[in-house]
Amino acid sequence: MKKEKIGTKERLLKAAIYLFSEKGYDGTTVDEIVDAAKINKRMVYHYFGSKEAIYREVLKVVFSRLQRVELAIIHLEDSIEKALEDLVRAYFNFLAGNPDFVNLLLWENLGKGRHLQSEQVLLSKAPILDLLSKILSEGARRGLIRKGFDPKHLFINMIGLCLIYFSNTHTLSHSVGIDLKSPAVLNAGIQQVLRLLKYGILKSYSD
Amino acid sequence: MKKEKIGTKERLLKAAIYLFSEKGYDGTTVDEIVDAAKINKRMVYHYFGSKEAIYREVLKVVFSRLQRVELAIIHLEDSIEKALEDLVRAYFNFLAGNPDFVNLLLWENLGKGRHLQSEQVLLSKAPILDLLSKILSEGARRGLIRKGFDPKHLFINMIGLCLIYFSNTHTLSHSVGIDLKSPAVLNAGIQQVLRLLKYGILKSYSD
Amino acid sequence: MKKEKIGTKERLLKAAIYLFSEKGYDGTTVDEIVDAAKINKRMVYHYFGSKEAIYREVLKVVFSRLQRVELAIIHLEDSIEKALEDLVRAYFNFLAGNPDFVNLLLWENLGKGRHLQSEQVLLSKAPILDLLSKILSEGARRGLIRKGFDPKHLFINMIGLCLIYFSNTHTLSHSVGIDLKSPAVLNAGIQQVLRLLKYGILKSYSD
Amino acid sequence: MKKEKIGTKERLLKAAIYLFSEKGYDGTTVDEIVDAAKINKRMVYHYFGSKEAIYREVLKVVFSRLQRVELAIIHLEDSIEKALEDLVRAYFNFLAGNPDFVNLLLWENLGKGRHLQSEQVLLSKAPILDLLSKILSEGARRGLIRKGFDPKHLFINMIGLCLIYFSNTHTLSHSVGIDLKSPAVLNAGIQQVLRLLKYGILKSYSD
DNA sequence: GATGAATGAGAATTCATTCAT
DNA sequence: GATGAATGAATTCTCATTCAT
Repeated sequence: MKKEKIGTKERLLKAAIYLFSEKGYDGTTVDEIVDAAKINKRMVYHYFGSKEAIYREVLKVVFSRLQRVELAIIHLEDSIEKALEDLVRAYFNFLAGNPDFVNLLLWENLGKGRHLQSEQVLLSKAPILDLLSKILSEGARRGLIRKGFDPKHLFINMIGLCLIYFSNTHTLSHSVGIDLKSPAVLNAGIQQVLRLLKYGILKSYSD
Repeated sequence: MKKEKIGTKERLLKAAIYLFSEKGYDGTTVDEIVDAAKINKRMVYHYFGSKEAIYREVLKVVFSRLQRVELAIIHLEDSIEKALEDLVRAYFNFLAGNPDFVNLLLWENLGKGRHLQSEQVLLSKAPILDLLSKILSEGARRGLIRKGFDPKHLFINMIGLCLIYFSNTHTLSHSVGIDLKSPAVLNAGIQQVLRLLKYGILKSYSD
Repeated sequence: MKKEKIGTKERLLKAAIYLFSEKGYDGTTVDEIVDAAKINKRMVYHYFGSKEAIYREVLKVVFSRLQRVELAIIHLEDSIEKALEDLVRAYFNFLAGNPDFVNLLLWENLGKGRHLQSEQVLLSKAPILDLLSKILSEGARRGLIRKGFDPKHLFINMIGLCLIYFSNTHTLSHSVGIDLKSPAVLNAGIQQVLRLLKYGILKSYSD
Repeated sequence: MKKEKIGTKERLLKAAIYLFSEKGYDGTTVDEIVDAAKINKRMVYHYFGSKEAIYREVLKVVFSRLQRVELAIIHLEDSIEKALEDLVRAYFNFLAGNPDFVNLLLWENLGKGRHLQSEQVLLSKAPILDLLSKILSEGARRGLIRKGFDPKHLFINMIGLCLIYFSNTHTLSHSVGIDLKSPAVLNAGIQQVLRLLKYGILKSYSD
């Protein structure tokens, strides 16, 4: 009895996630959303209140996915090398599997986070940052890692190395002449990113 | 005498560059552009023909700036290390000095390059790619650089490492807790990116 | 209960019929239509989709009226003379009673039928043409009608003789000095057209 | 020296005649006219003062052509039959050779002659009307023509019979299935119109 | 005479939102 | 909960006309 009503809201949300991630907030109309969800327009206002509100809900849902991934990686207590590798692979996998996330992240950055609410700053206090700090200090202490690497910047470096494969796909594929979305290219990308990171920060590494 | 008339078109273009880069194509109205340029709306159509056309002109102008930078770097025949360093610094400088470019690049990628015309794919055939190829093969031949690094991916790696400091400023600043736009942070970023790259690909490097 | 909602679309259509027939497609604005129908402008797009679409609907509705008239005449199996007379009277009556039709027909001819859709070529395969063919061949066989009259041209002749009283009212009234719209003039017109046609094609006729 | 300047005005007028006759007053823009004439827009206002004024000039020029034709026919003092024949042929020829006239006449009738000025009512007092009056009264007196035909309506009948071949070309060609603009069809049309008229009003006629 | 730039009013169309049922 | 009709403000674009040179 309540099943269908739940379904209605979720159909709306699903359609909204897709459309907002593809076309952004300004580029998406409420009509497109309700058409895609095959639901009466009024329902958007019934369930969410406004276009802005459904968009914020979209952000909340999609951004929260990252947390789950980050939390999933954290419990690793393996070797530094393995930790780095798992982390990079986790990012690549997550980004490859969540194009919605990538796009919404970019839209939000371009929009200067106008729609992000404090509750949604799920990106803040990234747990990964702590992990990296530990890896770096521990590794340095044990003489495994070069000194002088800052965990915050390393965090940024890693995100940059991974995200670029998904964020600028269109122009980069053109520039470089290969399809950044193909699994083969992505795999090669992972390999090279890992080599770069390992050789870059690990004191004695050779593959 | 004719100065002011020339100015009209350019005032429009300047306003359009700013607004389109800040708010994107859908988020910018023709009225905002003409208001900013203090010019009659009709003139947009007189000079450019349509909102789409002035946007394409904006892309052409802004994207062509990159070319000038890339060409400026190319003539380096210094050591590999110096070349890498110059390259990274050039990217950081360019991106820091051209936020319009960064934003428009991101908007276009999100929009799947719908507005990019073939003539504007100035991003294609990036000259830097050739430079990197030479550096890698030459360096490998002389035993200075590790084997197995692919120039295309290295190109992508470098762009990822640099661009991330400017493309996701908003969310990353939040996550990491430092202002990615501050000169100090950018400088530290450059240093770390350089260390990562040098240790990562150069066989015997130590700073 | 639902009456008024149905009425909205029809009020729009009615206003559109009047205005388009009076001022043509280019001469009529959507604002005029909605003002006349006392309805929000958005509704034109809700119900019809575009100005062009409501215009096509207008053509469909108005042109379909002719069909009903033509079908109504067809079942005559009277004398040739009576048939001709009924036909001419039917045309005069229809044209006099449907100035919308006359005008829209003229607008469309001037516009080279740009807006007419194939489905709307209700004017095609005029059933009257068949009737005339039968009258002429039958009449010729029975020696009642002069030979050599072509049904297609006779169709055109009759339309010309009737339509002129309604299509060029303005300039002709001026030229001739009588009001072509007055019932008296129209009646005299019918009489003379009938005499012309009967004496013209019937072998032995005298009134 | 003055040659070119005259040429400028006339190029404008020529372009205006074509465009106004094809697309009507509302459907034609000043820009289209100056583009077609390859002349600066300002010149329309220099030479004519307004769009309305150049349109009135167009009407004056095109409508005056009819007068010349009508005057040319008038001096015939041949047989009634010959006079009728010449008249019909003259109309067909004129209409066939002056599509501008036909269209503008129709546009004006639809527009209720809003743009026609008294000076331009060249159509008034049609000289042909006098000719027909004479033919009818003279013919009736000499027992050659049936009584009861009104010259004003005969004038209208003749115009209707001729004009229909040019005024509703588009829809009629469709309905009847023949191209009303082809010379062969027009010739057959003339023949049948003549037979209809001659048999219709002449007491003893046989071809 | 001739030109290109400039303008304000108005055109069609779209949008997020609300009302009546 | 659900629906389709309704709305007013805004958006892109066009038009006839005028100004400065």
